[in-house]
Amino acid sequence: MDKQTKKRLEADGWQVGDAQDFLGLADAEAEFIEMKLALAEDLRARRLKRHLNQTQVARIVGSSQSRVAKMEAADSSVSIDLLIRSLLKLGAARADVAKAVSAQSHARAS
Amino acid sequence: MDKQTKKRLEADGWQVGDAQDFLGLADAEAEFIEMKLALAEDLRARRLKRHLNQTQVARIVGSSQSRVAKMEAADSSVSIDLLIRSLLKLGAARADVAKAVSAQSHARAS
DNA sequence: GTATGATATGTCAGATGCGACATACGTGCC
DNA sequence: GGCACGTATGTCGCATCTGACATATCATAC
Repeated sequence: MDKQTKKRLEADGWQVGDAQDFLGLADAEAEFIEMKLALAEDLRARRLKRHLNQTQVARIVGSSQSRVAKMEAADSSVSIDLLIRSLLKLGAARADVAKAVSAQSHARAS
Repeated sequence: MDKQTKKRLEADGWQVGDAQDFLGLADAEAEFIEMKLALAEDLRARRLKRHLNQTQVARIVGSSQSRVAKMEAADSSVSIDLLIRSLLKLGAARADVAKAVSAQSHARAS
């Protein structure tokens, strides 16, 4: 980062001295999406393991088939909140969620 | 659970045979709140470790001091989405988030 | 073919979450 | 006392998320 840029950013109130923050803004979002994908995959895996269809899962978690489909697809309209709540309602423990959170998703890169 | 109840629930579409789901509905919410508390604590710990105040964190994560305060208090108006996004923007890795997710919160029981 | 079941996609009204602002509370210093 | 700083709490208008519904797509069986 050149001094000019640094100066401007500082004027805007950025903590430029603490490099990680600035460099991480884009990465943070990428990591977030990766997490979402991993959780979505875990949800589907859990469902399949128990031989349930999306409609049955919808009943269990208190939602609808279409939303379950969107959850599994990590649709942009689905929050991590909803994914985690659903996993927990399917019987996942906190440790299971943690595992999914740090897991590498198997989805192909975009 | 007596047979009468079981029958009624099945008629309503519940997967009663799979006990965990039904019994876990309340627990799931409790676990969810515990997770939120743990993430909130981690956020505060990260901030303090770097000797930042809430206003500075607000700038970094793109929010306001009041919302950061609410995040750290695990206020009901803040989502896990926001907590995780904020942690990532503060430089936490996915593994760090996972650790927090499974960590026991130090908050006193209600 | 077409019927049946499962999954995906699009849309919408109502619910929830968000940043921002004002303001209250607390603590230390003068 | 007052002032400065940090944190907490309440509220609000706007944005995003959610369950529900309709409908599409895709298999598999007959």
